[in-house]
Amino acid sequence: MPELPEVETVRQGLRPYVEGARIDAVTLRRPNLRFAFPEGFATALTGATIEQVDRRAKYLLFRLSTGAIWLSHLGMTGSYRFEGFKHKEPSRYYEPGEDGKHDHLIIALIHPEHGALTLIYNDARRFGFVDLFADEAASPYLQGLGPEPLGNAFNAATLALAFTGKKAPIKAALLDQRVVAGLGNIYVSEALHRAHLMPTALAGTLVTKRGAPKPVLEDLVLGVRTVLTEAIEVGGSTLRDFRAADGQQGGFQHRFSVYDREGKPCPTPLCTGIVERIVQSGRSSFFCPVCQKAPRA
DNA sequence: CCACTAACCTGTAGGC
DNA sequence: TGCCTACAGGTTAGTG
Repeated sequence: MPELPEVETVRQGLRPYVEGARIDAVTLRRPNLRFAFPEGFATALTGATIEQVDRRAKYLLFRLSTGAIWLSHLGMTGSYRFEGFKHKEPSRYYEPGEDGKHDHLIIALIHPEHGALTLIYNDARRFGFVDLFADEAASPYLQGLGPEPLGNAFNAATLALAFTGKKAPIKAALLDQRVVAGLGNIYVSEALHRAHLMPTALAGTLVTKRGAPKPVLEDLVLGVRTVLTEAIEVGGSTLRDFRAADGQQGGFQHRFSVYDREGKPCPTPLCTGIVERIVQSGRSSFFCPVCQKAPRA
């Protein structure tokens, strides 16, 4: 489900209720998500106060008063929600019923202003996972990640460096979290459309023989930044089940130019193209064959 | 090191 | 209605 804009939307929804809250109890309702819960995970969280919720790429980072960092990745279908706002007594925290079979992690919180409430992690496919670290440098998941696409380190020069000599299609290169961290299948298709670049163009063809960025790389950087920024502004994209922690659906799905729009007209002004769908490395790519081009090598 | 595929797991949409 | 297939927002392990 979640690419960078969705994870950022989740973070913003969590912050008011989670930051400053003390973790009163933790229940793991199964031994694993994608991976086993780390040894002592529940014990380490219990009693700690969540001081801050940050995001790096598609990871949520809960900074605890103990100094430890609780890391959470939502996979394809992971989501957080709150229950039990009305309950004052910790003993009356939410317990999943029949329809809560994918509620895997239950976290009872006491917030100084909001009182007792329950944070629930739900994940039907269980591609998500959590981990616990002493500090960011100690997390293998955060090693080797490329720059944040909305940060200064993501620019035509750093992209050129990553693309030089690369034979992979630009679609695959942008999905590679070592190149840029946070893009997924939706926003790569959308950014390439904005930059008028074919997803099949080879990454190496966007760089000159001398290793300098071709002008189209500037368009690509701008396309990535603007599509992510606009998506965050409207709360991400809700395809089937994505919700922010407060239950709100995203709105960016109404603004897709090409993603999931096979057979529909290209929205580029004056363009007469019809959106096509192809499969690259096992995943759908959507593009306009008229206004998106592949540069010559 | 690079590039590609299969695998992980469940739910849903569409065709018949 | 039911059955079957294809596909879904991500990452990792394995192969060549």
